[in-house]
Amino acid sequence: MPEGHTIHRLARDLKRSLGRAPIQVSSPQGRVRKSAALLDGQRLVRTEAWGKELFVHWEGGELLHVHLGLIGKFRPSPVPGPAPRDTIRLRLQGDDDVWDLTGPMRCELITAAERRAITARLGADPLRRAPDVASARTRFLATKRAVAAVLLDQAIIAGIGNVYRAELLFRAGIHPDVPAVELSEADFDAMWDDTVRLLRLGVRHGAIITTEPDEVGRTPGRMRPDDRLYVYKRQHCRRCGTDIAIAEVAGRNCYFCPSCQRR
DNA sequence: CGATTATGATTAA
DNA sequence: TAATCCTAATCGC
Repeated sequence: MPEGHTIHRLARDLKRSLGRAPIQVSSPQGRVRKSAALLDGQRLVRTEAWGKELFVHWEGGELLHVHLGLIGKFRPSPVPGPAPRDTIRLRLQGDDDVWDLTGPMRCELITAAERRAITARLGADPLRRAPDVASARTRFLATKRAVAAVLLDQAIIAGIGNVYRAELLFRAGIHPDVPAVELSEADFDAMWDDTVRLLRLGVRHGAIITTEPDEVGRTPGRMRPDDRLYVYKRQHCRRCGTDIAIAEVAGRNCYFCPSCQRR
């Protein structure tokens, strides 16, 4: 599930669910036992998402960094939650809800300096308050790398993943292999605006939805999964029916419509 | 029931 | 580029 929208939604939901009551923190798996013990009984002060990075601030000043990676999940359930399994790296238990973290790429306590180092490496986050769009635009348009590779570069735009990249390129009518340098500023600005819109929609629905309601004839919440995307992992283009093609860009499959997205 | 795959990213070669 | 990390659903035999 984890592209930028997932992490921003998670930050919001964790704060809302765990509030300001003392939290029971444990590591059923044992791998972060020490960190868990340090946080156990503390209140959660603030949660923050930056691209695909999640930061949880605790009242004692501790800072928890979580990156879900490809397979990580942070699942809520009502207290007392499921029986602890040894795949649960971290468990946060509040008054009402239990949140179980499994399979994260990172789960660690970090210092303020380490947090700064992480965020300093990230580009503009379309879901944050004041992203530096001008800087992202300049860097995006300066490289000869394929546009599909640049979209995944978290140092330029932070939060886009493999699904949004394919869908954004489709909506822009741009072939994945086009060098970013060949795009215009207007091309970039249109794609940026679209990214902001789609990621916000993703946060709202807790799912990636890139098709237009008028094109699908249903409200997003009632959409069948098959109606939510144009090209990603589809057999046929949702708009024109052409067989979907795959370009491997930046080591990952980029689905596209060879008819709607010409070179 | 083992193999494959996945909305990610770093490190080594 | 390839290998690596981590989990769980799905697929093929």
